[in-house]
Amino acid sequence: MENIFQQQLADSRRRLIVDAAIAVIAEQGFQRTTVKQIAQMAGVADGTIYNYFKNKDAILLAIVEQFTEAEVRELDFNEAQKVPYAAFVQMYIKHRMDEIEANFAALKVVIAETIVNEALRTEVNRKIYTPAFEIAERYFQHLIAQGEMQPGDPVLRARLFAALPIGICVLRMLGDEHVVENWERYSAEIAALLTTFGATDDKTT
Amino acid sequence: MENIFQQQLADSRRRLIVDAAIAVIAEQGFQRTTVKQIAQMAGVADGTIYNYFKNKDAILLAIVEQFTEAEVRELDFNEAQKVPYAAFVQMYIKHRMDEIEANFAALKVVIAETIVNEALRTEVNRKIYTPAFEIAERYFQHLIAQGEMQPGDPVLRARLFAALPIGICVLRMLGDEHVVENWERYSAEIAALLTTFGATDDKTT
Amino acid sequence: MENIFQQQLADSRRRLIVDAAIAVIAEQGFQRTTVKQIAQMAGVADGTIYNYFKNKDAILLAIVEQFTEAEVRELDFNEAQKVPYAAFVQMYIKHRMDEIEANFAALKVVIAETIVNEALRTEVNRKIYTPAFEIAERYFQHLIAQGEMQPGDPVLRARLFAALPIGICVLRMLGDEHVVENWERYSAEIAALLTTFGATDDKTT
Amino acid sequence: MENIFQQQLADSRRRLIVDAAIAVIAEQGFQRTTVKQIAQMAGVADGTIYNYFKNKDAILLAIVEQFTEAEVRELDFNEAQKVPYAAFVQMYIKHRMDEIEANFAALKVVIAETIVNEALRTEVNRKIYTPAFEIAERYFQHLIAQGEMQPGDPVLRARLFAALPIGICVLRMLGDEHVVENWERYSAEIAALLTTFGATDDKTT
DNA sequence: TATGAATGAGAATTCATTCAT
DNA sequence: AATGAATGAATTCTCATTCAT
Repeated sequence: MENIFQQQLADSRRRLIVDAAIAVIAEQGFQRTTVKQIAQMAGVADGTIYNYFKNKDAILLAIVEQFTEAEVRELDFNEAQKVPYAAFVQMYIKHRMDEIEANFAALKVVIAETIVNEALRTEVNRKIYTPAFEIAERYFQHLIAQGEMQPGDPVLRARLFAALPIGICVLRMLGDEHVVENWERYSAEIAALLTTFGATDDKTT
Repeated sequence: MENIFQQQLADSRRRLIVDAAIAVIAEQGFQRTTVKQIAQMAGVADGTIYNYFKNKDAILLAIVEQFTEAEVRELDFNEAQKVPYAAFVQMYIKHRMDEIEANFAALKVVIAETIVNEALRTEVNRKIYTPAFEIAERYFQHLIAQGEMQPGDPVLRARLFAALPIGICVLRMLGDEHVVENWERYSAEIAALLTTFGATDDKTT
Repeated sequence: MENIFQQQLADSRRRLIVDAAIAVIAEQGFQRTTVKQIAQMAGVADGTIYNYFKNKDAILLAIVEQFTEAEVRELDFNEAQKVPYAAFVQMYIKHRMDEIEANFAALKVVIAETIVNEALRTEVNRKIYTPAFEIAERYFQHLIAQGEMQPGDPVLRARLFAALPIGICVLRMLGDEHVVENWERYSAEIAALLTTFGATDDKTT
Repeated sequence: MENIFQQQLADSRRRLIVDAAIAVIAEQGFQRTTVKQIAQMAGVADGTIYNYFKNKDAILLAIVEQFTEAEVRELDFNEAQKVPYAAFVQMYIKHRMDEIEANFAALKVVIAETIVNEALRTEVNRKIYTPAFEIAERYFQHLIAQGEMQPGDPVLRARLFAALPIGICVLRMLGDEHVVENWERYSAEIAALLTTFGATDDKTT
């Protein structure tokens, strides 16, 4: 009984530290952030961090982990196959852009670090990147087979599809004020563009 | 006479260090890279670095500076106004994607650091980002006025236009092998997509 | 309760480091002394120094600070006004010379550095030098008004008064063995000289 | 013939560097002063310094050397024995205070460094300090023998005699504005005080 | 478990000195 | 002889990690 309670307490404490870490690291990057800063933001002592994480790198991995869970929860292209392409894209993009906004700090941390951290890149590729694209590729293959999408390389198309929201995301990370202030509009425009993207022009008929 | 020679020597040495820095930093990020590593890669002593740069941060600024020059050289939308939209986009994207590939390491450094370095972000925004988008916005405005592009917000459209190549770039930075291995195809696909992007359907008529 | 204990521990540790610093710096000067040397003398690790002082300069300031406290404790010319001039000078000089001997290393550090360190000079002037002389000037003024001292500029006289013990001090700092070995005698001689210094010759009456 | 000319050129260059060094070092101390700063002040290249001095320490020694020459030139107590004590002291102190003012920067350098530099202290003691005091002691002994000075330890008396001008000097080095601005008055007061100092009261007779 | 002082390895930077020109 | 770029040893300072309380 007490074990469970203790476990929950520990989990919430761990979560507290990870969230604090995301907040600080998003501002200044992982390397520039000290364990002391994370501890202060989390309201615990420096040493306490090490009761929950083996070392500083483990915090970064935990951020990715936490991010991955949220990410994976979203990846339900199976559901997609029951809905028409256009409708699904609309819904999906809206959903993802909302998610991105909600977890923007974490995404910032993950992207910035993944670019320059070989070990993390491997990890992220294995856990998020590759599986996500595999699902997308299969979905596009399905669409092409169904004649809902023009013939073409689904691998390449999945990347081009992802590139647009990712690009806008990065512009936001780079500090583009127009993107920050008009996130909803960008979300809608991206959805619109990706709806027509590769779609067969059955609509005109 | 000798002064000029000396100046050239110093310039080339400086360039040597910056290029060495780009190579190392692209691999592991700015903070993780030590001045010693840069010096070794450049084949000079640690102290020599400080004959050319005030401190480590100044090396990062020099990388941005060098990158900016290449960048700005490319931004000639004035030329563009003499050519039809489709042709210009084809040509321009091809050119830019080639440039990106050629300076990929530098771009990696600049993007990764800009995301997490407030000071650098301000610098990059002032020197590259804002001017580049202003030119693009004016060009799109011109296109819309000419009826070559569908009416719409040129500010937003410029960002969406840029997002696609940036997104592909970032996918490459994240280690996507398909993007790495098929850069040419992506370049072509992006050009094709952006050609239709926002274009008025005069062609059908 | 524990806080107080911790505070005392921290204070004594800080004091330990300052005393170690005085010992080493008095031997070789501030600039020539490395933080590593101070740490070794204090029996702590290099990094520990920085838990108590922001940087190396802060150690120097702390030395001055500690010295100032001792200094200021001594400056009680108010007491003086109740005692005849001769008696007070005798007592005061004796006292000061003892103090100087006890804190000779610290005095050495403060004087040597103050001469060549503009920032420290300002600090020392503000905290020790000016207030000390103001008190002395007022005391001399009082003596002159009382007819216990010959008329004259109290500002100038205060400096001449101070110059003698300071001069002997400096001779000792310069390594004069006779001064080192006969400190007590010098103390007595100075007291004798300063007793007659400026005194009205009421004694002959 | 040419050798002599070259020698003179070299000497004047050397002198130039020493004077430049005095100027910079007096401001910030020996350790804080870089060879580059001295070179700049002297208007020569860094490397040139090493054509005239073995290393940085040699510059300090040269400063002391140059100072010693001036010092020794002044020390002619032999002359003194022909003049009455009072007249000699008047003249001598006036002369020395003028000299001190003229070479104040050099004196500052020598004193500040001698306090904290063991090696230099030995050197200065051997070359300036000890010989100077020996002469003074002998002179005082002579005065006592002649009945011009009260009986007493000439060694101790020589130090007390020197302490007053040295003390005022140090006050000036510590930044005392009153001493700086009233140097002449201090010079006169010191002369007056030292005239009576230890003098036998034959005058009253 | 939580704490935070202590640690010391490692990083940035300085600068006396050398040496090719 | 003069120059000043190159060097790398030495120094200051930071910070991840440990551990006694």
